[in-house]
Amino acid sequence: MQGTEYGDEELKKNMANELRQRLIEAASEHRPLRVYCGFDPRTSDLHLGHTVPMRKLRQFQELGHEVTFVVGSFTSLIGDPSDKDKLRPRLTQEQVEFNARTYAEQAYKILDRSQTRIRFNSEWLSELTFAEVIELASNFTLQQFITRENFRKRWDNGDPIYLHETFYAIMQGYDAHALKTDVQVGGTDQLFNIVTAARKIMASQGDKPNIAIILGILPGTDGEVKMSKSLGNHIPLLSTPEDMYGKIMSVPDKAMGSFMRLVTRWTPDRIAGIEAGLKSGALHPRDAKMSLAREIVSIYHSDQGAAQAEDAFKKVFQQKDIPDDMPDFSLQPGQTVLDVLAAAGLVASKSDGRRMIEQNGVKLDGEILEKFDAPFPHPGVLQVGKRRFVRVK
RNA sequence: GGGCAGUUACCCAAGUGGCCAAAGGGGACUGACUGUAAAUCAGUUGGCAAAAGCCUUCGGAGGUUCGAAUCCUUCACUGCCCA
Repeated sequence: MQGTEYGDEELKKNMANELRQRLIEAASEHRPLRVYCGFDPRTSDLHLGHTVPMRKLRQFQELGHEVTFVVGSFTSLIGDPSDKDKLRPRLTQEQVEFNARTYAEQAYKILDRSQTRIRFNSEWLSELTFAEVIELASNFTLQQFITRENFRKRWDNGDPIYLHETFYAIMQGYDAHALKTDVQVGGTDQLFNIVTAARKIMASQGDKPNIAIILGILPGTDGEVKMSKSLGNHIPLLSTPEDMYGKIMSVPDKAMGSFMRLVTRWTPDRIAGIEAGLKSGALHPRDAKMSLAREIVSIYHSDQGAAQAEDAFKKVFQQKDIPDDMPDFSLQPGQTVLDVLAAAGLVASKSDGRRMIEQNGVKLDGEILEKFDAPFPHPGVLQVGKRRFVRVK
């Protein structure tokens, strides 16, 4: 149960016991456990945070259990209200399917393709009648929702809570019922949906309630809050080995524990060893983080890619050398330094470029450029900040 | 349906006629230092411009005023209280 976080010892103990029980039952029935996790196909750009439940699913696969990857297509068609300020447009059926496909494609970096079943929850949710929905809803009280932390907070803040938001828990519960699952995996933000809603709905439908595997939430590169694309603190799965390696190196030391536990293949013993080493001073935090970065990049690229990323990192940041690969830019006659910065996409705007120059952040072949309106001196390697490079020809 | 409060930049949030491109915090970026893109410290953070300055932005649309994020009208959305 590495990386799990129930926030309550009793609950954790109960879930562990139930899981043990269920394994015995399933074995006697000669069937694997049915394990599932739902994913929101709103975005198709997966990041490390998404992989946390996937890794857990993978473990179940390796133990021979049956894993279902549920695409929350129905949810997306309705429009998730949690970011209500954005008024997200509803996705079309085609978009959902496209996203789901690219999503699954990335998910197969972790999951075993041949052992993964993909289901869309609109299959069963769109079939429900209003009467059935009311019946399902009658299992819950308003108080249960209002005491739930995220609703509680919004309630206390005077933020809006839309009625249909309460239905997400019910829908998720119905997914578990429709699939007759034994185990449901999710992050701590899903605690209520899984432990309260899904189990209750399953029981009301005469199913055996599924067992919750609740995983910790992976923080972003800021080390503080949940990794999310909209917060800009995410590490995309499709980023290059070098970029991924560097982003992991920028994670604050204090968040290393979460990363080790949630997104590596390391055993609890190994992690305990590293943490002990850090504590005693025997292990340098930088070295620990480098092996962490190398491990994670290996998972999503290859051992070789990770080694190369590490070399590039050492070269650029430790020896302050330049990377081997960088984009090219063809110098046009008459361009000033500022023109080149903007045209090569090294800065967001010309104002931004001026700022970079004022802050001594722009170098050509290692020489600081001080005049933004001067003609571009000569071809060479143009660098902005520590990590943006372009070869000007 | 009625009364009251609110909508500010990437996010949170101050600002109630000119000193407001708009405090503060977070995030992001740059620099110094380092152990690394950690920590710490300093700076930057709408666009155009060499600069003076100009332009766009404080929910939308109008209006008052020499001058509006600030006042008025109206529309939209949200919360609270009452029904």
